[in-house]
Amino acid sequence: MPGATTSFATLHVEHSSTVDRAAAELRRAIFDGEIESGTPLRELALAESLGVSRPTVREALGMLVAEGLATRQPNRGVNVAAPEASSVRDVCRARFVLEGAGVLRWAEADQVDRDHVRTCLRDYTDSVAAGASYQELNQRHLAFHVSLVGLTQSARLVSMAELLVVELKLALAQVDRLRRNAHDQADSHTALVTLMEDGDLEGAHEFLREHLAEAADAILNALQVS
Amino acid sequence: MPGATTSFATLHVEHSSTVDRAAAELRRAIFDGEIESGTPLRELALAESLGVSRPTVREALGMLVAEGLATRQPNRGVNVAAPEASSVRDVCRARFVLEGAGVLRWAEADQVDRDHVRTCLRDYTDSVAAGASYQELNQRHLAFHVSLVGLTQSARLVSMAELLVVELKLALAQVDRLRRNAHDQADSHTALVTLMEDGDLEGAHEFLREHLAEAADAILNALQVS
DNA sequence: CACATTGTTTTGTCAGACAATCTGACACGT
DNA sequence: ACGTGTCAGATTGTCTGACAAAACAATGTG
Repeated sequence: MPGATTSFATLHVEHSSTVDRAAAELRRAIFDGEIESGTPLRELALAESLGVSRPTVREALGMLVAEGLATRQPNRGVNVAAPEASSVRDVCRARFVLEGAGVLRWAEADQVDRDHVRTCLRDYTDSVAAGASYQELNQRHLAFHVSLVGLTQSARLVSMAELLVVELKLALAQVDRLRRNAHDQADSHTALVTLMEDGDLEGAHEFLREHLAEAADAILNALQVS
Repeated sequence: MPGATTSFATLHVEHSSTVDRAAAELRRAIFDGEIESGTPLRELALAESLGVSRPTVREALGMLVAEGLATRQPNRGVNVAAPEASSVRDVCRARFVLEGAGVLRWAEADQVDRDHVRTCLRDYTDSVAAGASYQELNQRHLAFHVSLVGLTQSARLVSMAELLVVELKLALAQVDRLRRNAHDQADSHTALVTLMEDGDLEGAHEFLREHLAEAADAILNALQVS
């Protein structure tokens, strides 16, 4: 019922606490490469830099650790997580399970979720065509992959996929030379969706397996070089 | 090289901080039903009861929220999470994806992981036969399901499965009348492993789907009654 | 009865302090 | 030379106390 004064479901303000903003600032600095992986995050130093108190920094660091962006060693402090080869492989294996489950459920999925996949693909290819920034390309690229998980219609699987993607973004922040692969991947993604649209879900599933394996290898190679 | 003085890889002491102990105590109280779901967890009251300071309680509450055992509303505090019908269904859908992926990979899985599944099954059936306590049965039952995810050889998928299981334990803590189903489920689990041992992975996969659907329905019915 | 105002409770954040622990360097005894 | 004990410095873990901001309950006023 448009025009009714009762439903403002689309409106909401960000209830940003100081902790949230501090955590967001740290995330940004990490993804933008301002902080190298492995550097220690001292509470006192961060409190001074961010202009907040130490407990606030502490809580923000706890959030980063929970997200896997940093690691905490008891009594030794928090360091920016260093992407290892084993964890990259593990993330890609996990992604294949989650995204693969979505691909296989394409037919039974909700119309809204299928449309979301198409929208994400279009956003991504548009960004590629427009020659968008490195960050925006990564953002859209990974958003597409998460939208595949949305086909399972399980909110928890989607949030798990987002956690995995955060870890990947950390690894990608180290190897921005991967940007050149962006266009190839756009074609690859389009092919994946085409397979699903044609009803060849098994084929799409296998295609996804190879796509993720290639992505993992590309990241690993780039990591080794650096 | 046994006897060598260089490798003590198997040894390590628990590094328990006050926050961890406080969080563990809260978890125990929730799972034991000492705190009903929905009750508010006031920081000051908990600090007095636990004999620790408010920041410590605050951090412990943050951990519970991150695990999904409690929910935080900004400026309104933390409440013990209330299991809803939709989240139970969502958890079971997600579990099917994770555990199903493990089942389908039975053949390619590591020998160690397959043995772990067998061990967990035996532990569970033994506990059932011994008429163990309600808590222990739940523990072993869910440990078996997590061991299925271990077949994927992805540490991240396993920790995700453990997160899901925590949520289920919360729901089960509300409906201990489900205990009567324990024995049926022991048979059912044995049948599942037998299917996998015989190489009928597709059959095991389908069997798991029905098993999880039944479990979800059982929990939902019990929740509705209470 | 609708509405604005006030008071109370609880959280969010801060400041300062102390104990426990890790790190690294140095002296000591064998 | 090797291992061990000890110490200072740095950093985290935890506590105490306090205040501002927000939400809730109750009150007063038209």
